[in-house]
Amino acid sequence: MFRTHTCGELRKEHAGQIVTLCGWLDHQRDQGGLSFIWLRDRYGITQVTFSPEAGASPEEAEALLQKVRTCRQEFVLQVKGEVIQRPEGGENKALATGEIEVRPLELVILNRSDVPPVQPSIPDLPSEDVRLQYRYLDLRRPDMQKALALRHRIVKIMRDYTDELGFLEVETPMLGRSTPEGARDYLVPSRVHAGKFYALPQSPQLYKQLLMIAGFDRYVQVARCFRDEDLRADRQPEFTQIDMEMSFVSMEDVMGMMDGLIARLAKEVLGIELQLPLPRMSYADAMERYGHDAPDLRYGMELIDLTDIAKECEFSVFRGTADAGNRVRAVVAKGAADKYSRKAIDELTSWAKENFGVKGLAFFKGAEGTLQAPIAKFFNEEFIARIKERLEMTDGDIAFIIADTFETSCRALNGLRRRLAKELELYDPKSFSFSWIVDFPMLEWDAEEERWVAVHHPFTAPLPEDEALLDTDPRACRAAAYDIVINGFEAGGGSIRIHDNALQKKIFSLLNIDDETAKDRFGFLLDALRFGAPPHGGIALGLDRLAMIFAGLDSIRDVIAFPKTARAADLMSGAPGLVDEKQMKELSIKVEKAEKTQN
RNA sequence: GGAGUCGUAGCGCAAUUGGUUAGCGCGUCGGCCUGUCACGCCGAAGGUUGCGGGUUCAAGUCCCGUCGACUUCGCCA
Repeated sequence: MFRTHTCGELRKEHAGQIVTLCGWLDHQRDQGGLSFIWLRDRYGITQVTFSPEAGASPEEAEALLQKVRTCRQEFVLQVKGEVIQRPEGGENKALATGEIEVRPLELVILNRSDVPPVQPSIPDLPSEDVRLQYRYLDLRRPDMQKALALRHRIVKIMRDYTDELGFLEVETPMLGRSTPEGARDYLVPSRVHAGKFYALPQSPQLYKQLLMIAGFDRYVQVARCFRDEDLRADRQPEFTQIDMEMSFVSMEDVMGMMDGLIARLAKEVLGIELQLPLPRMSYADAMERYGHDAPDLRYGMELIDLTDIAKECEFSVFRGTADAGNRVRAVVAKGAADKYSRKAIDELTSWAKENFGVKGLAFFKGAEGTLQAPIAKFFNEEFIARIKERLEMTDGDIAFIIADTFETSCRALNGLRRRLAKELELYDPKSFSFSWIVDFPMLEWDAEEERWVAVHHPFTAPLPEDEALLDTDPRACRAAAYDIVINGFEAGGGSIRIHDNALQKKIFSLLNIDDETAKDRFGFLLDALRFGAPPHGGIALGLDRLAMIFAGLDSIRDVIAFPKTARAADLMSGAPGLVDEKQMKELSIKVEKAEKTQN
């Protein structure tokens, strides 16, 4: 037997027992006549004390001491010894096992280690690329072990919950067919079919609908998904969704099921009791009040519309914007006027210009009972008073105003709102806010391609009461779709699907996907819809994002064991890599131009 | 595709406006230490400042290119 206990479980009740522990040497504190080591595994740390009392005799004690002195950081050790209570005053409260230590009888060096490039025993974080290059060492850090354990718990709770509700876990293929709607696909060349490609799934969307048609009624999968788009702190090229689909359900049923899961996760992982049902907000409201379809509701600072006032005022920038049918809106930071010097505002302005493409950033500071700003001279007293009242400003407040198209002002004000809230610490970073966003538009006009595109995906059903609008005013038609938003992140989303063949064809035609293309790409779905498709709908939760948010981390990489860089590379394995000429030949593939690489 | 920040010893960082031999902490190696808690003390080794070019009497520092990491806009049905 390699071990009797883990390095995290011994307490003073174990005193007197002979135990065997295995783990990594975290670090050693050599005192000369005695030496302490910390033995670490994923359960914790236990101190082993090499003193003249160790072993069965003074000679053995000396031999053990000499041996442990040859050990270095990250050696893999096996220690057999007696659990003893630490001497009075020698406890370490920071350690769960801090009341005891182990007096060794035997020490086995199970394996040696080179000097590690990063030290798991040091809390200072190595740089991102070093962490990724030596990921197995980075993963030894307790923080990473905690994060992956938390991720496991989320999945476990989800599996228990869905199992209780009668869901079946079904696996769907990784090798599928490319469906160019949406994100770019990762492609896999076929050897047997020269010149043809599989695509890795962006989501199991079509398969789960087919499972409903097949009668499986309630499906769940921990599904790996792939999207070949540029990455962010909360986006990886491969990521995991908790993917679900249900038959004979309305929106309410799906959202209610998910409410229950979220509540259980919040309770068991975060220790938070949630009020159900979770609050809901319409997409239109979210855009109007927060400028974003996944607003962070941990703080207020809602957007305030000034367009009607702008229309009447003499300031040409505001007035011109309003007259052109665009919007003048503001965010107000209460009591923050003195935190934004002229220089800070200039910096904020160029940041907004660079990031969101706004032409400018206007501001007012509340002072001496009025509003002060370089642009104040363009407004008479009456307008200043009206603006001040609308913005509910008092002395010491500062308002930032964006005059632009609705879309641009949404982007910029959302960005501004998030940045200000963070800078001004308007919320507790350990707090959580959960909400649903509903009533999404079904379609949006893609000006570049001059066609309608699905906001969600082309299999999303319209709200029943809006279906007629597809013929008269497609823009106004709302979808039976819903997103779950946590702390300003879209943590998941879903919809009721179209189960009627004729309606599905109609949507394809609205999306300017002709019969032939539809048949070629989605023919199997259209076929299946002719054979008794039940009403159905579902949802997918982004597991990585959920774990990141619950763990209070800023990057999705910190909850993924082996993540990729922003350029979708694996610094540890070197993926993606070149392949043999022979492999390429078998696949009938020729490369025109390969990327130059440093190594 | 665009923008920004960064790249200095194994790791984390410093180096004034361009100016002597590029420093500090951790780690490593050697020595000392019987109750440490990321122990402490003494000593030593360790650098082509990511790579290439340019400006200059002089470049870690300025300029151009390039590679890489991060953040972000576009993109992500």
